[in-house]
Amino acid sequence: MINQEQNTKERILAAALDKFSVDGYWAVSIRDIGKAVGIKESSIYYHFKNKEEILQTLLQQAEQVTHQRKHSFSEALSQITEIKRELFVAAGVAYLEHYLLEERMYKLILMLTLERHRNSEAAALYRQLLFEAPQEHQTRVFAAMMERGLIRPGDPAILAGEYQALILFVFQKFFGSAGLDLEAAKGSARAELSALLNHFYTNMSMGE
Amino acid sequence: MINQEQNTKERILAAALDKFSVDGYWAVSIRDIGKAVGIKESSIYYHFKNKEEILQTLLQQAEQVTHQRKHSFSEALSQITEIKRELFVAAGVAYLEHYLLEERMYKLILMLTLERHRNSEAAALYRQLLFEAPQEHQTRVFAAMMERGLIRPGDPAILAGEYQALILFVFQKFFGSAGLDLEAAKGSARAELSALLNHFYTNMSMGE
DNA sequence: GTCTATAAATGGATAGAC
DNA sequence: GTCTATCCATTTATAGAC
Repeated sequence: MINQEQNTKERILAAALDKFSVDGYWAVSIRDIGKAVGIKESSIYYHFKNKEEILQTLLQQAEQVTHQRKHSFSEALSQITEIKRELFVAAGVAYLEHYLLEERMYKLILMLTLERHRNSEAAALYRQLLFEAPQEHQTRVFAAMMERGLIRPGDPAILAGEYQALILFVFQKFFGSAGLDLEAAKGSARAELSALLNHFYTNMSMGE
Repeated sequence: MINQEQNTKERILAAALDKFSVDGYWAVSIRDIGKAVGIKESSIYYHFKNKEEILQTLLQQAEQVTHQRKHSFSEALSQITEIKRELFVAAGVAYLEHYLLEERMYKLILMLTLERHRNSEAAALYRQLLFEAPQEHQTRVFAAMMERGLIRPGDPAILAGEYQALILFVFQKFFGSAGLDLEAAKGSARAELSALLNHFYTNMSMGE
């Protein structure tokens, strides 16, 4: 309870993200956010200049997350010397479950999806997070694998696009619409993504 | 000008779809819609009971569109006797350009994307339109192609998922976020989808 | 830092004239 | 069918007490 006053700001942001990611910015009132936090709406104006500033803060945080993830990515798969079917499939499923479906990232993606047409900053983040950054990263990974003769030669960018397409497909299919039991959806998503990645692996592997 | 009074209702629906698909239901006021149509907001209440009824009508129309497309699909590709790379790629690009990007369908998809978390009817339509119906149709197509020995044997459902994943990927990548020149995006989308479908075709074909 | 009270604007919706 | 006028609820935001 000691620093609960200081992190009220963070609790406001968390509640706002919860609401914005489901209902969208315009459908959420300051009162709604205050109610979720447990304070009156006027108190929110002590922490934020206005409603727009809450959204802007969330977008800035999202941008920081994007940069952080970039670094953790670049190191992970740079020293691949072998590739096994089970590991390849597991890596893709982990990317879905522990990156895209990590609670904060998941809510961010939902919010960006809702705000991208009204807000150019949200649009840029959306593209960066779901398309450009993964494409760049995966292209490098597949290129490295080709150089070392681990997979069939070809255009690594196309392979990267296909890979990202499969993961986003499963993401959107099972988590894009509401009313679903999230844990049950995770099971279905895991099964479907595994099947797709297995097929993908068969096509790209050297055919042992 | 004769029946312009009668189709005011349709003009209201068109304006509402325009607005809802970009800003979302809650961000659009009856006044906004009236302004777009060129009438006062009170006149809208002559045609619709309330704002919610406008959305409901749009959702019902979307449901009808879904059913119509289903029929046009089932006949088209049932009598395949041969499959050529160029035609296969062109068919996928056409699906993107003349179905998903057909003006009304495009706006419907955007609107459903924004409303699916608040509205279970929108959620069901979204799944049906982008995932279930195409999956079912494409599975039948690939199964027929396998039976006739036109492509490699395998699980047609996985192939259908992969196929739909590629098309939705390009759709989302180039048209999911705003601020883009739609015609320029069409060019990029066509190029990227062609490359992806070419690769897909190479993997699935008998390897002549 | 949070509260009450309130101002000012906006939005959904209705009544009734034309 | 569309208009003006209006009502009422909700919302953003501020002022000032505690």
